[in-house]
Order: sequence, then structure tokens, then C-alpha cells
Amino acid sequence: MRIATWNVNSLKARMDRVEEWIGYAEPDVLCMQETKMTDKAFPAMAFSAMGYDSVHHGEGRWNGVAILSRVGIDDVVSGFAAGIEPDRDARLLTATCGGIRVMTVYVPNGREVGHEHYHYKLDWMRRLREHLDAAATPTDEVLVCGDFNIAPDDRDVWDPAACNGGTHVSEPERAALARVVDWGLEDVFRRQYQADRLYTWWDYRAGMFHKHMGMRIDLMYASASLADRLDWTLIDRNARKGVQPSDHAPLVGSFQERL
DNA sequence: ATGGTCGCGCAGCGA
Repeated sequence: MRIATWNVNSLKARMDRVEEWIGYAEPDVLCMQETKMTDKAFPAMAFSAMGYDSVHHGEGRWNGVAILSRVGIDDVVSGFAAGIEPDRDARLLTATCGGIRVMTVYVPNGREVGHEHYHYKLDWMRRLREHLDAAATPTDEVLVCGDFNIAPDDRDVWDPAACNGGTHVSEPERAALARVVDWGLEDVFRRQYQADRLYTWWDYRAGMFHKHMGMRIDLMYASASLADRLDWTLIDRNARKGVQPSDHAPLVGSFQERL
């Protein structure tokens, strides 16, 4: 079972790259963020022709998340579970694919520490934990992946000193992430790579990608029983190269078959 | 040292 997460930064602008990538990466499940389109505009037929069922939760110009699956999509929940203050944006989608409760998340960008959007981000993370409590059980196979806009620790940024005090690395953001992880999740990339400084996002500007100046903010978390089946993970830097790339690279996790 | 680019949509904002 191969599961991927990719912030595509507009599916309309990225469709050729996404189709190319699916063609060679052959994920069983692909979670996307920042599709930036309405549900009506979502190219479900094109994905169907490639063998994937899909579900999309979009709004238009901003945000938007999707799950593609060739192992089934059931019990879909758009946004936070019932009983939680609804999200004003399209940032979360939950579905069961091949026996795994999959969640694709696009965590708000906080803009600046202390900004109104920063507080919205922290509150959004609080609600994500409530969503986990309501929509899943830690003993089940659960996978939470997406663009968290938070670097979990200083290994996850190219220069901790330069990033110090900024958004993505602030202590309250990391604490909010830890609170979500505390539900019963493990960072599968870090399960495989402990010291490695590998990133998933690089600013388009200033040749940041070529200078290896990025952040690891696209994350894949698995519940214990699923994490125990982890075979390997990969950040596909090739997808960040070439013609009209997203500013994020896909992150792939491969899980062994259930015994 | 600083700033450097995209996408959306048609100016300038958001990331």
C-alpha cells in the first residue's frame, strides 16, 4: 500500500505534472492540498480514466483538498466532524481507503506570529485534534497527511537561526502539532530517517530549491498499528524540478501488506 | 547583504 501527499499549488495549473507523477509513482492513495478549484471544476473523470476514484472538498480560488484512491473511498467526511465548530475554509477531508482511515489536511498559513491568521492556525490545530477524537480510534489504522505549515523541530528547516521567531517554527505551533501527534500518531518519515535534513517545500524565489534551503512541512503521520507496517518513505525531489513545478514535493509512504 | 516567484485573474494579494 503506497500512500502519497502532495500540495500541488493549483490542480488546474499542475494537472499535467500530477498525471505524469501518478503515471510513474503509481500511488494507491494520493492526497492533495491547495487544489484551488470548485468541486464542479475538479477533473474526476480524468482521474477515473487513470483508475482512481476521487473525492474533492474545494471552494474556488484558495485551499481545496482531495483524495484519490484505487483501493476504494468510503465514509467520506468533508471538514471537521459534526459537533466541532465548522471550518470557514476547505482544508480537511477524511475517507477510508483500503481499510485505512485517511485524512488530508491543509493547515492554515499563520502569516506572522501574533497575526489574526496565526491564532486561526493554532485554533485550527486544536480542532484537528478534536476531529481525530471524534472521527477515528487510535487502535485503528489511521493516516493523517498533508501540508501542516509547521516544521516539527529544528532538523526540519535549513537554518534554525534564520527561522527563529518566525511562523512555521514557533513554540506554540509546535506545541499544537505535538497535541495532535499525542492522539497516537507517529511521523513515518522520521521513523525511517532520524538525522537527515530533507525538505518538502522550497520557496520559488531566490533559487532556494537549488541551494537546498527548504522546510519539511509536508508530513505523514500513522497510528501505531499502521506505522508498524511502514516499509519506506520518499520525498520525490524530481517532482520539484522541471517545467511549472509546485513549490512542494510529494511525500510517499509505502506500507507492507497486512499479515 | 538583499531580493529574487508563483497562481489567480487582471491589481495586487496570498503563500
